[in-house]
Amino acid sequence: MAVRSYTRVEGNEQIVSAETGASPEPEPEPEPEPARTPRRSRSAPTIYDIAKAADVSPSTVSRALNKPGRINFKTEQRVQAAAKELNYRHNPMARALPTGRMQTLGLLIADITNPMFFNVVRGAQREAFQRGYTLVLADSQESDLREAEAAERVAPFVDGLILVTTRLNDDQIRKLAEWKPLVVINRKVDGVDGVLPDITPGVDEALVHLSGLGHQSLAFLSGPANSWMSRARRETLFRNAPEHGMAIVEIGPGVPTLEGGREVLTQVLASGATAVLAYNDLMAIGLMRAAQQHGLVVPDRLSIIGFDDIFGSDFTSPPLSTIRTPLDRIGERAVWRALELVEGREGSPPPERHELALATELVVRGSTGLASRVFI
Amino acid sequence: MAVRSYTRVEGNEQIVSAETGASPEPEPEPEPEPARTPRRSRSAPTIYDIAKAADVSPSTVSRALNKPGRINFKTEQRVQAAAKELNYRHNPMARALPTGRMQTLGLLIADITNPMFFNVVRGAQREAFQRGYTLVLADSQESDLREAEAAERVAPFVDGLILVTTRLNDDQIRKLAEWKPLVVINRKVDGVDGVLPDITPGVDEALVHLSGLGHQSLAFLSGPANSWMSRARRETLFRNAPEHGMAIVEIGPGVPTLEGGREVLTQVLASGATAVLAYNDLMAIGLMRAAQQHGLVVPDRLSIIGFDDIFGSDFTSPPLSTIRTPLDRIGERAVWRALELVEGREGSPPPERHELALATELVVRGSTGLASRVFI
DNA sequence: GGCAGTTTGTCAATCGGTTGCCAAATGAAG
DNA sequence: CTTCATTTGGCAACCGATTGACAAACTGCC
Repeated sequence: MAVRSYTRVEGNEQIVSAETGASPEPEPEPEPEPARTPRRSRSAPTIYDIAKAADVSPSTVSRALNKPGRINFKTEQRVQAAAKELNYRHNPMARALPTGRMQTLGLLIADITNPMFFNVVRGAQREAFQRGYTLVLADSQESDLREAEAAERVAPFVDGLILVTTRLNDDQIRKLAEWKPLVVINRKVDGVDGVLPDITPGVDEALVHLSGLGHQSLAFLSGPANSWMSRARRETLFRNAPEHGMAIVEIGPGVPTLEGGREVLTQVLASGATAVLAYNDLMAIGLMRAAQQHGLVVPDRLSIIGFDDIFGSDFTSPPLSTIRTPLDRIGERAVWRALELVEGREGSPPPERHELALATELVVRGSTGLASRVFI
Repeated sequence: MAVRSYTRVEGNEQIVSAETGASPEPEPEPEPEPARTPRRSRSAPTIYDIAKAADVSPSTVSRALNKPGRINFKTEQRVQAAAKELNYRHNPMARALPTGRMQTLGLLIADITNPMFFNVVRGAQREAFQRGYTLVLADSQESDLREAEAAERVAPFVDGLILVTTRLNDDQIRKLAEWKPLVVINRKVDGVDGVLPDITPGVDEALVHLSGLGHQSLAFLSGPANSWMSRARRETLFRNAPEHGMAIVEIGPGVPTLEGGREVLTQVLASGATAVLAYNDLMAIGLMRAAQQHGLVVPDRLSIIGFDDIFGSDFTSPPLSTIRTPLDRIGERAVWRALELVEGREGSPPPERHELALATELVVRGSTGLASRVFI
């Protein structure tokens, strides 16, 4: 086999490719190598380095590395050995330029410090990593403006986007979706893929549980007015409560924080309800603590149920009963779907889909008990 | 001004540049534009598109956009107008190829679901975004192997790395550090930049607080044996306890989780200590709950202090007294330092530095009280 | 008006891979 | 020993930006 030598066009050098059948040509063996600084010594090896080492052309290296079977098995082996030898890893930017694919996914979150998101992130991260993708994270600090900016900033880096409990409006979301493959979590937007929990089972279990304890009137603490999830939870509750013989009132909308729960204590008491279902765990905990500060015993005087089963919801005293949302599985499925979209982009567009298979379930702890008859 | 037309080399076309002073050349005005598919219609505009729109060359566009002052003001304006018009945003991959800089920072975390990290991430994210950088997040799920893999995967994407409570050993860390600018959080490694809290103030306040309540013997629940932070906390405590007239014993090493705290209850009781300082809040909470399950009243029988002031540490009953670590400021400073390294890479290497200015403080809540004399 | 000095903007090479197209090499069949 | 089909691997044109070198245009001054 004729020896070819490939050299990067660097300085005065040129790509030299010895004519295969031509006269052997003396080839100035020693090649004085004019004491030029050994550039790229620290820099990562490229396919050109491998090409030189394995005595093939750069394109062959490229194919050996990611088109298994395209080239001769022996050559492939040789190239891969050289790559390993040089400790080669491919340069994502260089690869992304011609292909347009970065092997990354962007995750936009309303508020990193809200524990609701931890498990979503964890699930997403696990699935993404396993599929060879890397997550890029951005939180929008509860602001739609900042979320829009974050989306702008992150989108060019990533092959797809996942919006967790986004503050954007439907139109903004659709606009993003036609730019990049996009999946929304905890929200339903026409024309856009979504992953959301099926809240019915959990809500039904909660209703059964409460009516079994003798409760007949329930208050729902709603979350932010513009929260799709809050509306969904309220509607399911209102639809299903009657068949369990449960009267129900809505209190809110309120801020979905500890403070938001604390604030509505008076209204809850005034409503005469013996049980409360809060939009999320934070509100439930806030309400519970406010009640206790007023000397009311939970659950004797008031039963409280939260939503999500966030970290810390079992730290309280009594520990909080709550409807658990399978957040990590939601994150996982969202990544799954996003990659389906990303990898199927050039083929026929996969149909829009909304996952609803992720059932919620009631976790009974200490904040629910027999309905009090003392009062009203 | 002579009209120039720049066209991407696409299909049969070539870059055409009309000789400025040459004969006007009829220039086939209508340019039939052979019904070719309007390629790159959906694709993002490039500087070539802007160049065409503003009637300049691509390189002029590049300079107009990020070398203010390099070219004529009027031209600069025209180019920027065109860029805005076309809704241009630069392609990070294309830019990264020649410059090697991605405007991203990688954050490696031992466990996303550990609330200790939330605030670090939040602080880091805020600072990075403000400086025009994007965060890439990876968690290593508590495994040094996975962390090494995550580092490998993330490093090519980013300009710098931040390791939060890493599980890697010093040599691995140093190896990473000579590859990319690197900052470690909550650990001191020779030759590598670090950001860590100054634990002395918080520990001293805790000692003052406890001895003020009459405590004379304290137990320290240590964390993982290989945790630098656990050692640091223990040493500070052991060094400073005597001057407050406090006897001190170490219990552990233990797992830094709720379960880890629960497990050592027997040992704590056996030690005869009236107060406990735990490696972190999770252990403190675990211990407190175990104690309560055994019918022991906190703080009457046992005073407990945690470390970090994580989310949820005030949910417990009684709420946990704890030494607060300024986690968000730590994240912020880490990014700050990482960018200092990144942006100063080509200049003189900035000296290694360890930030220690971030003081901890004691947060007194309900889990500490007068020392019990009932026992021992 | 002529000439040196400064602006301004263009050319072309480059970053590190990917891939369509083609030619050489190989193998099989006649 | 041809001839034809099939591998195999190289060439070169991209992807979208950046930047050193340089030429044209413009300035000011005598």
